[in-house]
Amino acid sequence: MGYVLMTDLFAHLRMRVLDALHRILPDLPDDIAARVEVSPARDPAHGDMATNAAMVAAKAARRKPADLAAALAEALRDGPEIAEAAAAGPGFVNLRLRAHALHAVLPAILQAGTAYGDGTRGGNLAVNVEYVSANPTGPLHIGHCRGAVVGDALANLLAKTGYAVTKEYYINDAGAQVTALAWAAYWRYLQAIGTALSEEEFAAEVPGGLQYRGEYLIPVGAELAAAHGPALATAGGGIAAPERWIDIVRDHTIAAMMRAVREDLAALGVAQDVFTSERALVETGAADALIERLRGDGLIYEGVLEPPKGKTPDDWEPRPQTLFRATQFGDDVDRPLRKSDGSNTYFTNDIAYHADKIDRGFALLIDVLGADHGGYVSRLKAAVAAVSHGGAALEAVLCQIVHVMRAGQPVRMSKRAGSYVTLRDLIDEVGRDAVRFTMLTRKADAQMEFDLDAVVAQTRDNPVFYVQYAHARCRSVLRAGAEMFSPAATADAALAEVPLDSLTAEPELAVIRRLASWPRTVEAAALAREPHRIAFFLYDLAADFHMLWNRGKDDAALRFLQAGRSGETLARLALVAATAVVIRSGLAVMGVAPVEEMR
RNA sequence: GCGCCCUUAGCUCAGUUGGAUAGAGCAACAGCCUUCUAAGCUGUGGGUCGGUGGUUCGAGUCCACCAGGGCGCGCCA
Repeated sequence: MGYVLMTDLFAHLRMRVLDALHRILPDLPDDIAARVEVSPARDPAHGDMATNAAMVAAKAARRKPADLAAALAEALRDGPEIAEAAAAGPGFVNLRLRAHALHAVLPAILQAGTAYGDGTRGGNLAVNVEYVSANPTGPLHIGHCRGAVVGDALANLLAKTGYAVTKEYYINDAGAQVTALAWAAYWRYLQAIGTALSEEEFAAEVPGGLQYRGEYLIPVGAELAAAHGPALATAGGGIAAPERWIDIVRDHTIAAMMRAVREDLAALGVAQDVFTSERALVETGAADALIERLRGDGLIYEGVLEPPKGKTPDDWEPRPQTLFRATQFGDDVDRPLRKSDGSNTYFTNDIAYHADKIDRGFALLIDVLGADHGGYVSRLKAAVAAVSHGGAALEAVLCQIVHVMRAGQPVRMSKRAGSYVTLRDLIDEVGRDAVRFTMLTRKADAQMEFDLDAVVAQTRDNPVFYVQYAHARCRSVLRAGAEMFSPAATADAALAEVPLDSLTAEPELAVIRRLASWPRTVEAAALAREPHRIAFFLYDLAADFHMLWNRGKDDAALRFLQAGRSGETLARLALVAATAVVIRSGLAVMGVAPVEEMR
């Protein structure tokens, strides 16, 4: 067929605009040209697209925006894709495209499949996206869920934009918390072998108290009992001699918790490529080596910090500490690297971890964190700058808290009360796809209400349903089309070859324009690190499609399938098939499975 | 006290990185099923974009200050 396929219609027209602009202004500086955009027309009455080129170039050209716009419109008129170009408003040039240029979007989509929208903007840059990274001290809960979904979708999005992405999980398996976990597991072990102690009697013996009382450790205790019998409680062991059993119990428990974490993540459809252990960084000496490396660079000193102004902790006392010169890299204060017992702070090991990522060749590190870690970001950026000598960048994506609601009432999330919403509970209740989609219906740094009733509602105000319904309708039409013709004649590859001249109705063109803007949406979302934009795009596309569908309710001649008019029908099927492809493509970024039919 | 994030229609939220008359859904009202799925669609009303200044051709978007909300602030992770 005679369609010139292009992977991004907007990028293509931007080239046309720049060509025309350079003919008018041969000396246009590159930095001005870089600001030229071709974007969808806000109002269809303006045409298909608009460019700001005249306005951004006006100053450098010493010409009035409106005059330059008129000249640019003249230069663009009657181009191969452009039917009409007109100056408008303060200096926009509105473009109306020839029908074949818009139509060409469909075969491009049908040939590329879900690769349509893939970009090269990332330039194959090695990016590490770290997310979830929960302590292995219990099952994942809903607080981890948002980070898991946002991180996973962001990684998919960056990969689609041409970055070489590694998905990573940092296991916080060092420090006091996993020791407390080991004590808690030891209690379950004592129960499994039949202890005479009560829980409170045991808790009184635990340094720092018995912290993790959830039932999820009961199986771990049973496993330890099966593997070791009473040996961990006798033979010189027991509560008074934790050094005899603590390593065994801790290792076993962490392994069990991480197994559970991976299962929970798998249930959510998340599977990181790399899991890095904090303990391993400590035990292999990587963390100590890192400190020496920074000391060699003169970035570590022994000093005393000022107490925070206005809010001095009760137990504050000046104390010499091992400090990292974070202030040299833009942080507010230098940061301690050693606790008073001589062990590393969390930050120290985290520097070593980020140094490890840099050493593995990543130029861009993205950490998806809870918003309560917001105050931690500046020191981490300082550390990355110091360790990489400015060669690597760290970005943080902060996820705000999720309030779980049921029937308009908040669901409490307290570990102690036992009404703790685990990730698994959430998935079991509303389904993995609804969880993932819904988590992406808000900007990550905005608080979100997750209404358990709303996300399973089958109405327009539930985007999960609304988008899935649009896809199901596409598939329904295509199944009916395959009956009318044949599966081969209605396959995407065959539909990519059909003439499309009959697609002239405004609602049809609206869908095509939306499909044409998919690549730029992907790129913009990736550059902004905002995967939620994909969800909003799909919602808009679904709305365009439902509108088109309903036209057939008013006028039977406007339905997709027209007996006896195979040319028109095939053209419409191409539009439907392309819509389905882009919905699938967007859902794939979000990690959501498309449905073939609604039940 | 300091730092970061947030404030857009009655409610929940978008706003294409500074573009034209600020948009959706819900709620309210009025319409559309002999049908490729009405689980949908169409229309109407609803706004000093928290406030005040500033930057420029142009500000919801950038800057300064103020008000309100959230998070954080040495040896937790």
